Amino acid sequence: MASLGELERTLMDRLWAAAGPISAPELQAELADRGLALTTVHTVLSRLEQKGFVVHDDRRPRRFAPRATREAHAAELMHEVLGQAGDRQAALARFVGSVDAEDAAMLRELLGGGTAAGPDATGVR
Amino acid sequence: MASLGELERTLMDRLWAAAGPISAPELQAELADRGLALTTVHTVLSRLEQKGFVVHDDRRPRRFAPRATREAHAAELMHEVLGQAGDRQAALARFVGSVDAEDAAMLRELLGGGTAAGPDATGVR
DNA sequence: CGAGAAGTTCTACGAAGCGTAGAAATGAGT
DNA sequence: ACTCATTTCTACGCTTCGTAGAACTTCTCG
Repeated sequence: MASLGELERTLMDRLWAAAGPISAPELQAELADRGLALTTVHTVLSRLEQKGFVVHDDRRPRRFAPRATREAHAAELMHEVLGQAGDRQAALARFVGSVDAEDAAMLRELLGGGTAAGPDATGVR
Repeated sequence: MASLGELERTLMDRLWAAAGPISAPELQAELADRGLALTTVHTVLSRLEQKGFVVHDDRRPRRFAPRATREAHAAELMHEVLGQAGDRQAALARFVGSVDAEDAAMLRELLGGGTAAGPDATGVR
């Protein structure tokens, strides 16, 4: 489970927060408070790309974008984690047992009634 | 979120698989296939302890045990991950949207109808 | 009790990952 | 073609992790 470093996570956050694909210089500008060199931004971006977290187009000022939405990424991670738990039921039990009421309500609603099985039945995009 | 290395994870797996607290020499024996020196086992155990994943008693042949069950640990991680997702609802939606039917069923059962989690969800967490 | 064995802690080193960036190469516009 | 913005290549120091030797502590048996 390729994990992210601190700067890497920061960049991902910016990419997720951005409306659409953005260029390295734009990212550098947004992270001005950290006073990073443009090359640093590039290095981190290419590492994130290697890890499969971002993609970029081929137009000139390369635009970078997250491969998945922040939420999809979170969901993926949750699955990975769940997969490592030995007893899925027990893990799920603890999980739902400790979410707050609001989250629990959301879950109930999302699970609706039916025996839904289809992969990715959520229209979220 | 202190993450685990490969050996660290292996040790945790053994500790979780063990019936109860076990000593370093016992662990070494169980991991005989890796041919680790006893001191290596000790080093890793103390690092795991520093990270808060294991605890040990004060009797002589120190016995080490996981701080939490494997499932509790997984649930904790799931919470952490969920916490980093911007839109919890969207993240949960993707999550439940991609679990298999069996897991979904478990979740439904675990969530039971009961909205008994305290009305005023004052996000105590 | 005293010596040797068993166990524990201290210290260290090499490899890999990450933050950081200079230097070199490439492409775009005039 | 020349210059400037952008991108890629290369590198270095720091931290983490796998690995373990050395030193110290605590039993245990005679």
